[in-house]
Amino acid sequence: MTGLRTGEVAAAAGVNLQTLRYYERRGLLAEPERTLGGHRLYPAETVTVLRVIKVAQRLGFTLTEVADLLETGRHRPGQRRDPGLQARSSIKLAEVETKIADLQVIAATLREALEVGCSDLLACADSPHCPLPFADLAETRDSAS
Amino acid sequence: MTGLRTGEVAAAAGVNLQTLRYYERRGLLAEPERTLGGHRLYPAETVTVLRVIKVAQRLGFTLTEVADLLETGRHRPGQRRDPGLQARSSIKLAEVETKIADLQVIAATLREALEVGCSDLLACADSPHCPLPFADLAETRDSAS
DNA sequence: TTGCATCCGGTACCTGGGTACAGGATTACC
DNA sequence: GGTAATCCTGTACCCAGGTACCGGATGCAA
Repeated sequence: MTGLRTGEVAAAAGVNLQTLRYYERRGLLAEPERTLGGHRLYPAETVTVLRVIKVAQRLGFTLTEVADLLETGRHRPGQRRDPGLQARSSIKLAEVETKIADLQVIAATLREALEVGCSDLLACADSPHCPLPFADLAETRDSAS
Repeated sequence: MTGLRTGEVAAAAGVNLQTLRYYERRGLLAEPERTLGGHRLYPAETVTVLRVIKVAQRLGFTLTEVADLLETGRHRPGQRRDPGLQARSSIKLAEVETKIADLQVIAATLREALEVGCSDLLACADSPHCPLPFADLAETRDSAS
């Protein structure tokens, strides 16, 4: 009556129930009340919180960042403009844009390799016609996740 | 004399030497000859192979896929057109393109959130002005790595 | 009150791509 | 032939984001 059980929350949010406990450990979900016997009883908002987490993940935030964001939101509720979410979002946006640019280079390279008809990596490595950037390896920033 | 030592290969390819052994375990590098004492002696091409691996990784192939690709190349050397690399490359290209599209949606969403000035995830979840796609969660394909 | 569904905590395992460390053995150079 | 540098194997650990399994305890309904 006083709340939702783990299974209900998990089903409502489309999440495994182990994940609930995992998020609790990670500090993304507050520790809920318990029945006398120790079973968790979640308030209905928990489902919303889970949705929020999933959205934030889709936007590229890690769970640690999401935990931070939620924590900040909880401590300074709303009005005083807190640069937390905005600042992090614009950093995230820059990261995403970088990743897009990297992937576009990769896509272009793959397209070229297909056009030229590369069919053997090792053979290509010795061929001057091969578009694969074997030379560019001296300095590789990591990318292309 | 008859080959390169692990340290030399690692340095030449810009790779940790544990990585060489790791790649050997994963089947990306053939087992090299050994000295009488058991030290590995690599042929010079190994450095090329390592470069190839790194390029392929940059293009989005997993190590398992790279191992496959190298294996295929070794077994059917060149001329008979083997669809292996081409087929996999076009699959990869499609994947990369999907990922770019996803990231573009994400970037657009972040931009919108910044414009509107979302500053609190939990508050936004209840606001109708919020551009964050809390509703779209029923069916989320995984994406956004 | 019995029986089954659900939940509990703890721990181990998974994927992917490595890296680190321990304790010996070997090589290279002088 | 001594000594330092390198190399050997095996094992454990790292990151993130979970998932799976276990044995035991609770919750709820008939």
